[in-house]
Amino acid sequence: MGSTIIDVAKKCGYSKATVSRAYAEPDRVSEKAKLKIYAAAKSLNYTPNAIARAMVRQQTENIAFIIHEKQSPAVLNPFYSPILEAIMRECTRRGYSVFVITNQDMQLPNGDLYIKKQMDGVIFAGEANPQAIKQLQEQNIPVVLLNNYQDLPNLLCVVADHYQGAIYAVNHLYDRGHRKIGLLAGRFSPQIREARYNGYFDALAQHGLRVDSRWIQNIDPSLEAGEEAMARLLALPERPSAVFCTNDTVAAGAIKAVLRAGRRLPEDMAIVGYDDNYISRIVEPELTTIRVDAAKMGRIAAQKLFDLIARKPMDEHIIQLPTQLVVRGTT
Amino acid sequence: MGSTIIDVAKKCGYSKATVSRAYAEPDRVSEKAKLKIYAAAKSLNYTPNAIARAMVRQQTENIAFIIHEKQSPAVLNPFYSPILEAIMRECTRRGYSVFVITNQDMQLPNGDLYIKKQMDGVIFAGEANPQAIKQLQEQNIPVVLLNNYQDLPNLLCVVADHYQGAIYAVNHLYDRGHRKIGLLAGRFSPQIREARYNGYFDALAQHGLRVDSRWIQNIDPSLEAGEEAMARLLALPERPSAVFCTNDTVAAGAIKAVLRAGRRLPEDMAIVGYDDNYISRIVEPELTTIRVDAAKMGRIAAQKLFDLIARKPMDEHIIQLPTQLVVRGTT
DNA sequence: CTGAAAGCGCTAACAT
DNA sequence: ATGTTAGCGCTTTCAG
Repeated sequence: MGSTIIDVAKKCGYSKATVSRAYAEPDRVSEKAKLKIYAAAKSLNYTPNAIARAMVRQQTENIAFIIHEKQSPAVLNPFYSPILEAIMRECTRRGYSVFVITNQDMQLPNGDLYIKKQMDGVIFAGEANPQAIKQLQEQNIPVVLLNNYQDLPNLLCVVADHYQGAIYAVNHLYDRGHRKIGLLAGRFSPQIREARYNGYFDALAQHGLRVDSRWIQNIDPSLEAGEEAMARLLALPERPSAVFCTNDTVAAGAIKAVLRAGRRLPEDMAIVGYDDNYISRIVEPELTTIRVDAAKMGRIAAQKLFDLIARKPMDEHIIQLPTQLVVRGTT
Repeated sequence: MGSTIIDVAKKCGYSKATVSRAYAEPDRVSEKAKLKIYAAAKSLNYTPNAIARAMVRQQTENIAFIIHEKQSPAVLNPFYSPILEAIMRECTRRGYSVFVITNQDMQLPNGDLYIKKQMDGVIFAGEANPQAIKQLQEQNIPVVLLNNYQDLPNLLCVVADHYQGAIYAVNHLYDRGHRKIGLLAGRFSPQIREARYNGYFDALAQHGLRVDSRWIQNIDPSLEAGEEAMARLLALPERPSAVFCTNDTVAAGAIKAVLRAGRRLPEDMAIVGYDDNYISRIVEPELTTIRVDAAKMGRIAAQKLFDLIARKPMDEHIIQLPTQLVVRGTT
């Protein structure tokens, strides 16, 4: 197959060690040697073998981005795309590569979890099996949990302030004069759902608004579910004048239902989404939504993971990013 | 750090070899031995080291999905998401994992391309540097090109019939009575752009329709560019009654422009998109578009790559998938 | 069914 | 600046 470091060494007259250094620590090798080595390598079509290197260095320069199956069918949905992108950028900068894995891609015939590939660190996106986290950590593989929180020792969580985000949403609707505010709540992980729920309830309470359970729908966080749910709301004898959707996809579905019912946005129905991913710009009118700085979440998760990989002490267990109201056309 | 196969062997009284077999070829080990081995492994928190395994087997069980930078900012844009997903599914099934890499993540200090990580095969998505392909192939690493075509020896390309797709689009518009048909052409790779261009021109010619260069806009394949281009078209003294957009994102932008101009879809302006990714369902009215079976493209690319990895002979150099018209609300 | 031993290709002391 | 050497953890003949 490919040639090895020995072939190159023979060809150029230097030793294995020097050839190795020419790639790993170019500064420690004379210009003359490097020239000869690179030339020999080129003629032999040699390329350092990352596996062998990882073997001896006990370090792969790979990390894994593990995303939960439930996010399917869009493994990389609009929310996680920019996150992955930011993570990849951080990794590339450090010479790392990233595995994208589905949480179930880690099984062993005997039923155990299997850390199938060797990686220096792991980022779990959204849902994460505590078992898996524990196993990883027992192997001394640092773990960062992104957009989710679990109170586990040695686990760093990077989240957004979804409670506050929900409050912003409701407050904004209130400021616009709405007093009947519904909720289209996607079935996310408990923490996220709860935070947004609580924000919604607390904000209503704060304004002395009543909670009408018929205006609250727990649905799949999908376009179709959002559309159906809004259709149901529209059919109610007494319907809300505004709805807070717990993600942009659901909001897009809701918009469709409103438009299809021949009603106007925001006059007949105001809508606030959540995430501010690119769906919010696709819809017309554009979506008022709560921005979560996904790129920043990804970047921080990656940076913190690298700190952990470098065995820096963990100074905090949870990093919470602020959210922000973005007003556009649906309110 | 983690314990090794030797630790397990010592603990359970069997040899390294048997422990190894208990994981790699369970059938060749007695039940009794397996029980003891797994128990010992569990107590020692042992997990096979994939790197060491890859080293001796000369096989990593990894493939790389390489996507061109230009696709940024959305590394995983709506078109490639389902493709990656399908690829991951095929890989998981075979115990493979996938690296997601950006085409520039493969450099060496000396400027050469560097096959940074060891992988058994590579799928290039969209644009691909022929240099890189050649280097990979010289290392005996099979390559599949997805959604692009290059006439290189030993290169398998999986593409969709974009020429025909463009023809479907124009024909459909013609059937709907349109005689003034514009084109919003995204700047994709030459092959793809050309195919869709040619389809558009040939279809027009076939119907004896005239080509008005002012109705043809070459733009970035982005939402904003689509919107601006449509706005320009709308401002023309003599404007087209329908427009073919070479992807759904551009079409979504075009829709926004039409709606914002207070015009109706499809009465005042008909629009056909391209790809049929999930954007086409988000917009309202939903987008008439040309479906490319992205999941199938991904699946086939992966399957063929595995054939190549298994050193099966390559029976064809190009696999072309059909496209299909999907009629929805914008025409 | 199990064991002994020889590497896979590279890096990292330790020398020179 | 360069060379020597001892493994990294595992699989795989080859024996038994």
